[in-house]
Amino acid sequence: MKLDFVGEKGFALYKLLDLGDIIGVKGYLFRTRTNELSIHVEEIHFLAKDLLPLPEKWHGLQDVELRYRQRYVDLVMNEDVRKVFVARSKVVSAIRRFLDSRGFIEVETPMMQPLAGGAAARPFTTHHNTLDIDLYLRIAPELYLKRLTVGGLDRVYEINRNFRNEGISTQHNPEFTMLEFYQAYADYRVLMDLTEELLAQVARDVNGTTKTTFNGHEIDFGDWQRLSMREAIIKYWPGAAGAKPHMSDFVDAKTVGALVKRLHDAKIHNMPYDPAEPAGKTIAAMFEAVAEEHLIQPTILYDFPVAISPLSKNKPDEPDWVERFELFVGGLEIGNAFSELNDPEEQRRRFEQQLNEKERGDEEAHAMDEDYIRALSYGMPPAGGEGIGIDRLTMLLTGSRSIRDVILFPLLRPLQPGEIDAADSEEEAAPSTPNDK
RNA sequence: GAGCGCGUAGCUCAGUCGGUAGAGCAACGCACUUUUAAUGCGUGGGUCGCAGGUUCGAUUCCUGCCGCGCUCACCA
Repeated sequence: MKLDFVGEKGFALYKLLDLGDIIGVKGYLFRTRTNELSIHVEEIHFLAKDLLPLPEKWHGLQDVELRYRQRYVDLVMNEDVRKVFVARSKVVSAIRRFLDSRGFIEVETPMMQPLAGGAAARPFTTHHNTLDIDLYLRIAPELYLKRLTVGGLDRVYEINRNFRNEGISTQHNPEFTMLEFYQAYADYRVLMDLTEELLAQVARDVNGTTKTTFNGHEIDFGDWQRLSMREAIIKYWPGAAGAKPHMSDFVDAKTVGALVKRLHDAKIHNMPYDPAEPAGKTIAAMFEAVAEEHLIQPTILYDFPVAISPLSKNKPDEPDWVERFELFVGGLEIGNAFSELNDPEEQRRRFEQQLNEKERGDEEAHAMDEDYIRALSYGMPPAGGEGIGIDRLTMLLTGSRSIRDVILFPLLRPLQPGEIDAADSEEEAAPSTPNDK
């Protein structure tokens, strides 16, 4: 920047610039004595003014609340944050590339649904005025995507938002992004192989390697273990609770109850237990209490109890169990898949069981969906379906410990805008009602 | 929803065993025409999250509230 080249006016402008202003320059590139790439400016144009002071350059913006509330400032100041969101974009494009190359087509199904189905979660409710009906923001696209396989769209996927009216944590945001895909004439074994390939490829596309570091652990998306839920309970059974269970301990409520008693007696896990609930529910809770935290390296956890899987196909040789698996990486649950139940009669019985659970007080039990049963009655091909949480996958691939670090605008409680201003003006405008309620 | 922690200048942070606050950077002004976070000199900037209580006096102690974080609960 030299007076001789930009003229009086340009130099005067230059002197008025502040940190954060946006300018355009014309000139040529050169290297300074210290070999720093620079621009020899011959013309300078003023493009935009930064009126609010930016945080200091050296420390950047570190206040987490401000980083989430004013993400634009976070992005300006912190290059690492920009890299995370670039990586997130690569995650999504890599998934699309992978699925597109295998003949899947991307579709869009309703976000507002008259019944919130396809998962077990409390929905958000909204209202359409003209039709005068309540609608739910979807908790999953599942039942609509499977209707498409009835219609002959054999390989479909959707990457979009789900909404669940539940708690917020480092692993939960009320709106989050899910990949769901369905492949006709495949079962959960096929999906296990496909999943391993998909996630290894995504990791390579994003980071150039299948390895990533998360929460102090090196994780290799190219190296998976497969464990059944019962095997996992056995493998991680705590020594304080006595000898490891056998497969025969999982057959009915009586033997499962005995296992729970051993855990409770050992006082090392406070797992919830309701003797009236189906044994399958208890077994799933036992898995969570005993084994889930140990699943750091990529794990396919397969074969789930039918009691917690209303949409999955039974195992042919074990009717109380279904062909279903979940993905655990870094201690996070990042995916859920199963051979889809395509028998309308069995599906009706499953919904009826869910209604019983609802009667027992389970708010998240699945609702009866008559149109879905009708769709199955037209013949749904056997299919495998899977959902993968994009936010959590991105957390793993970017080493982000909080889901808020991979969502551009995570949900925070809004500040009352102008709270102070309003208080001031109220005092001036209406000072006479101190005890008014 | 529960427990714990945090909230001081635009940012990053000190500090006050209770006597209304400081630094660095940023901003502004002047000088310098150059450095790769940080040139020099000077100046301005804070109802110490909000509201009560105790006290002669509260940013500091106590209570409540608000916001955020962590853990737990909840979360197929």
